[in-house]
Amino acid sequence: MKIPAAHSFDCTPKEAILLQERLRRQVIPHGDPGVIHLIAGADASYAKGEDVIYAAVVVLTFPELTPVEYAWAEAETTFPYIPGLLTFREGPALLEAFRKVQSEPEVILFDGQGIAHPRSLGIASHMGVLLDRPTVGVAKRLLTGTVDEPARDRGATSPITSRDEVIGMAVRTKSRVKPVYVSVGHRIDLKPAVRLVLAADRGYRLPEPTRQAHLFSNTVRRHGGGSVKAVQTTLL
DNA sequence: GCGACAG
DNA sequence: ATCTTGTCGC
Repeated sequence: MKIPAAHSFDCTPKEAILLQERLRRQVIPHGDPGVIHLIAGADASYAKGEDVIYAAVVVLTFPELTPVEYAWAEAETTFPYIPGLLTFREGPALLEAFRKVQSEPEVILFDGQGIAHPRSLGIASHMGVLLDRPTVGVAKRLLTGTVDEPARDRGATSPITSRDEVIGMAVRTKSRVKPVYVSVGHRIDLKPAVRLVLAADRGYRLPEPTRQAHLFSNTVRRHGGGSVKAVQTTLL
């Protein structure tokens, strides 16, 4: 993937918030990716006390959801985890991983919020603007907004609202299991975003793209990059 | 001032 | 997010 040059992430929390309020204007919360052939999932992991972030991107065919590419990168960070500023901790590593992706996925799913964020710039939206591609946020917990419990069956949804506006959708990807919180990242409408998350799910709570990215980032972190070739051979 | 608070 | 074994429930 050809990644446009990004702004600096070397800043203080206060500066980060100012940057978010400036970048939020570049988010395009509408669109439809059209026919999708490749879909990607991105996630990051790290060891408890350390400041090394392991980012992973897994590209899978759609709608088969067969993994066809694994990319990863590790990057040092000094930015702490602060609710609302997640991108400043995981973003740099994720961008490095994306630069290594050879294929061209038409849409990317992130582990976290899109516009369902205090400043409408969750990690999916922020990365979407920097990558200039359609993105969707799939979070396991709510950061902001209110929502009612969706019905218990798979496919049930319930709108996430904030300030009397719908900012996302709670989606039950698996019957009787906690829902995931979907919100628009960039260049996509909520409707197709929700449709995509359900179509990319294979019986687990998390859709395959982010689920695979999560598993892969942990594999790289624990077994090291030296064993990745063997891992990829096994997975592919 | 108090509580909430993605990963 | 991560630290960790077994264990209760569908």
